[in-house]
Amino acid sequence: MVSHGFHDLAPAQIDERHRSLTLTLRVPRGKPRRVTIRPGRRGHAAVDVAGPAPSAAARASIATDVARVLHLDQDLSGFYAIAAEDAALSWAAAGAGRMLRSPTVWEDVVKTLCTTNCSWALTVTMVNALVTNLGDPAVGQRDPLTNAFPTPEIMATQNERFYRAVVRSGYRAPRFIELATMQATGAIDLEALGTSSRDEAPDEEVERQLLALPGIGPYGAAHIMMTLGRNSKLILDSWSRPKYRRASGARRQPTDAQIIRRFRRYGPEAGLAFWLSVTKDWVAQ
DNA sequence: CGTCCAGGTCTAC
DNA sequence: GGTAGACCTGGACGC
Repeated sequence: MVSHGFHDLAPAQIDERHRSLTLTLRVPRGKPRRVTIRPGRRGHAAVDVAGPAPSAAARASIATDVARVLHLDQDLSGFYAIAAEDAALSWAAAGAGRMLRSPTVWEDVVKTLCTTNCSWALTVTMVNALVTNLGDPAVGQRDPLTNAFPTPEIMATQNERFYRAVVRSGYRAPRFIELATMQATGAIDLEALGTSSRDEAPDEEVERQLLALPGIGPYGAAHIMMTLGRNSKLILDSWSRPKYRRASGARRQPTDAQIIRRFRRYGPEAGLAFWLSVTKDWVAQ
């Protein structure tokens, strides 16, 4: 079972009916490839690559990206041990909780920025515009929504007017430029956050780095951290708060402090426990 | 038409 | 430390 965050956004497409996920992956020396991930033989995922057969190097690159997207290396045993003793979450101990994510940390950061202080419809508008106008087309695809997600390099070259007029990002425009420039020049290394372990860098340190990014606050940092497999922070926002109230059956909206207290027992996995509590209805039964 | 607000963040007190 | 105000956009709603 896989729970997804905001990843039904271009260029990714989730097909609930076929339980498949299609996305566009960059490969070394060649155009991006459109790739579909679906359930394979027991305990395995099957990966279909559109177009001509990929080279060995391309296959290796795709396999690495798919493993990252599915978070295959994540060890959730610590979470399951606690969830099994929690009546409200014991269902998750059967294997839920792997957080679907993007091929790059960069993409998850930009998409998170696109979810702040706006409707989901506007988030979709912004991401579609970025992918359509700045993404690299995959082989044999004409739909711009199947482009690979734009690189920080290309996003750094756009001006504020583009982000306002075309992307419809409003006041977020300078943040896109600043973020892209920082990543493109090496002033920050977002991908390194995706490979560092909790032993090397504690969650608090990663959170500090994320909060330093333009346009990223407590909500955004928590969301990005979940995609990094760092689950200590709760994703508290105008969607998850009322969703939690309904899911928990509370009559009145609990305060953030009350919610945090309820998940304290999960320690470093508190954010995951909270997220599964509010997305139980997303998980295929 | 205007006001409100949606999967917030930042600055200025 | 905590909190009001500003901030783009576009859809929902009231008048």
